[in-house]
Amino acid sequence: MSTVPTIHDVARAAGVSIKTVSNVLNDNPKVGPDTRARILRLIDELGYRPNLSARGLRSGKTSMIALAVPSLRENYFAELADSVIRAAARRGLRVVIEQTNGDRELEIEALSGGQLRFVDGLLFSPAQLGQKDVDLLATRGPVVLLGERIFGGPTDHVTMHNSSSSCAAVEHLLSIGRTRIALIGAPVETEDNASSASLREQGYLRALEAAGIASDDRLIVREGHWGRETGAAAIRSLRRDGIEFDAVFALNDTLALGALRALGEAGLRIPDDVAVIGFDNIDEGRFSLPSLTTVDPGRLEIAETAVDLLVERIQEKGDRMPARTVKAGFSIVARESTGFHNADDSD
Amino acid sequence: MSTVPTIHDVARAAGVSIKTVSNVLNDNPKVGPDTRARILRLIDELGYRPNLSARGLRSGKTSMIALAVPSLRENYFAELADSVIRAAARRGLRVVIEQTNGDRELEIEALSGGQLRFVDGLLFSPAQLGQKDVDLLATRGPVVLLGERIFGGPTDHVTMHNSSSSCAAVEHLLSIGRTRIALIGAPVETEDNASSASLREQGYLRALEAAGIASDDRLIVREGHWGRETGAAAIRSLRRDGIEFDAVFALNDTLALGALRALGEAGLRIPDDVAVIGFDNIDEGRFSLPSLTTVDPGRLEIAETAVDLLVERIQEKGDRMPARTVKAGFSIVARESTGFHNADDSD
DNA sequence: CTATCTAGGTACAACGATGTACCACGCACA
DNA sequence: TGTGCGTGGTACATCGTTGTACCTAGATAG
Repeated sequence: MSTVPTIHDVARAAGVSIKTVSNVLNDNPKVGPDTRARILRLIDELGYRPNLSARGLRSGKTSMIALAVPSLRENYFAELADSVIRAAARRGLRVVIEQTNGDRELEIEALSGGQLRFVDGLLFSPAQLGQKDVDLLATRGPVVLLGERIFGGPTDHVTMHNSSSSCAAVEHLLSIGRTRIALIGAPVETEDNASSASLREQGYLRALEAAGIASDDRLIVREGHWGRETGAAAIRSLRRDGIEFDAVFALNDTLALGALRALGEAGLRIPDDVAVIGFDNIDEGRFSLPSLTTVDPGRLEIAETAVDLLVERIQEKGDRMPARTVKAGFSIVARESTGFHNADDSD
Repeated sequence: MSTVPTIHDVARAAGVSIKTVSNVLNDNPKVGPDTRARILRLIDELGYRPNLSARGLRSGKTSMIALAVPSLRENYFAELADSVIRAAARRGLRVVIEQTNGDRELEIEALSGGQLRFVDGLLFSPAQLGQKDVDLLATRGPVVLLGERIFGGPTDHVTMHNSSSSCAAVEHLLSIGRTRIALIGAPVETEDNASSASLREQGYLRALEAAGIASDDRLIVREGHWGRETGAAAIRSLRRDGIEFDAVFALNDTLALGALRALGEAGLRIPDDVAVIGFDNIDEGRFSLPSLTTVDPGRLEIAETAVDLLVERIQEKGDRMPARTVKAGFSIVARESTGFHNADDSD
């Protein structure tokens, strides 16, 4: 349990100044090859590692970024966090996770609070803040916004093709002959019309219209929380009301999995009686019974892009380039819940 | 985008020395009430926040801990991370997540590498390191070990009642009249006999023995990876070999969910034909079809305890107390897969 | 009236790294 | 032989805090 070696210890051992050691650490060319080799060897022998607090203090950079998401218990966010951590690790960054728990105050705190004081940047995925809170994004540090709740803000923004991928999802159902397509998880009246829910609903309506099918409000179940319970409840409510349907488009996979459960309980066969498609492509859908057809919104690409944009902002000198918006590519992953089997499902 | 205020700015505005401001920040009593109030007001007005790098450099503490787990894509670890982040937040700590991806080198790196240089402590849940790597735990910084792969190490250790809770799981199956109980996810021959898998198998065997039922090796499926695929494959293999069974004890929930899927595919009714119990109590099991009976190993308690122990170690002065081991309490959560309904399932 | 104490401060060093400025040396060249 | 320049370094200030030591004015005690 001896004391931790500092750059001074290395310098003393090597008989050079601390600055020379620092130059070695930072690949500064002003060091002769033999001096460099000797110092590297000593660093290794002594087990020296630079103190990141000191480095952070001096350089103003901590090599850490924060990721603020509602909760890791939501699979989508756990998987997003996984992707972000990997993407960050490849760039030498570590990730602090901040859970906002769907709490507006915590989201505001994540933006304005301590976080940005000790990380180099923030990836922020709001669940409560909406379009009218756009000004809160004008923070002191670099922020990249994720998701669909706020558009046109002052920060870079990585989002997905909510509307067109939803349209494609519905087209997928139409292509297998379904016409009475229930929509579950649709936005409630009060919601922003640029929310994920609204955009996805617009895609749904567009696909129906393009196919010449009149939309039926009774098929649209509007509910707030995108959880499994909601998905199950939506199916039960449709059946209780005697609404006929031969397919379900759930606005996320968790809803879809809840729907699968309720459909199964009701003795309906999937996809024979009801086909189901979800949205997000979470791992769980690969192994549900039946496996879940879904929209892959490009989570990997979202994570990579978001970290890239953030890194650019962190490195940015004086002249700020304008805010950018990137939409990840999407695809439909066809599985059993719409009658497909053994889709090649490598990640 | 003006420059970030420092303690000097606050001091200047208040007409006091920086130390006085520092004293206010640290609740040092040597400040008069009116001076304190004035400084607090100015801190608020200027939007001053202490620079954590500087504080970390000076105090040697960063108020951050690391959590090293295999992957957030495994639900158990995502939920554990959620609990740890909450527990840490309550104690004013932030959590950096390190994914080791089941990679031995990354696990070693997490222990010996940079992490412990810039966090105050590490919660470490190994998936590759085993009993013979116990010496690697003797790191420079505070570490709390999670899980069952290593015992008797130099660090505090939070674990679960693997063996007795498994025994209870099997007793649960026995209590509903099952006697041909398949065990899936059992350890392979080469494994440590203190791994989770081995301990849980021991519980299984003990319960059978206590009930006077001879164990049958053919009912024990030994497989390495605890994934859904493995669970499904185990069921298929049992059926292919014509082994009769009326219950399944899966050594984790993910295996159990895979098993549910394969049982469903095979047209077997759950729990009528086969009852299933898992282990971990992940969220997903509440909403599977049927919902999954499982062992709750006390994840919340594990997270709270682990953070508590770590905090104690971080605060510890010279005299180190000996390593402690804490086992969390467990319970059986009975759900549909063993014939129970609507268990009270609040978290 | 002087000595002592306490509350409420102040000044300065230190934490461990990096940036700036500068220096010594050897070599090439006019 | 003096000048210029590149190479490989050094010394010192600095980042924003907190700890240590010290100071001062007023109250209190003798």
